[in-house]
Amino acid sequence: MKNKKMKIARMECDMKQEDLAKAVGVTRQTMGLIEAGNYNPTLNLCITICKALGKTLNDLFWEEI
Amino acid sequence: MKNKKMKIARMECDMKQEDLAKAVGVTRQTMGLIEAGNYNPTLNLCITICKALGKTLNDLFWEEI
DNA sequence: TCTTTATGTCAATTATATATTGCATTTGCA
DNA sequence: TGCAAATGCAATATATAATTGACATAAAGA
Repeated sequence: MKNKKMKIARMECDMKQEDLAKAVGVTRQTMGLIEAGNYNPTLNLCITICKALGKTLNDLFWEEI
Repeated sequence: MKNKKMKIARMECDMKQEDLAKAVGVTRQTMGLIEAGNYNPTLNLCITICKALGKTLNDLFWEEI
């Protein structure tokens, strides 16, 4: 499933995928894959993304049943 | 840094590392490494662990600055 | 003591997250 | 319309998460 929350949070920060990728130290493709879903990033990467966007893990990566 | 929260949550459920490992479909060693820290699990594994222990991502894996 | 149970830890291997390159496609703006 | 920025997407290469097996250690009970 797509990660809409992350895309919205990124756009609220006026960042392109490339900007966020640079900010967290990965490639643009990796960011694209995460937003597109069916991808499984590592915890450290998730945390770094959250901090770059001013969100928490639950905000961006937790889905209630 | 050690993940004390996870160890405490696991013991509250009266599970050994091996029980939790079986419940989430990984090996005992993997669980031990995550609790010991200096390890970087994938997001899906973190989510599966949270659900097995009745916690959220923020409960177990989020540290406030 | 001696066992048993739970955990720590190491080495080698396998599976997969991420990098890199390149090109296609979409979207917004002139 | 058109261009250009932003994103999608595929193939291959590399780094590292996760497996497997084996042995060490610490604690509790007989």
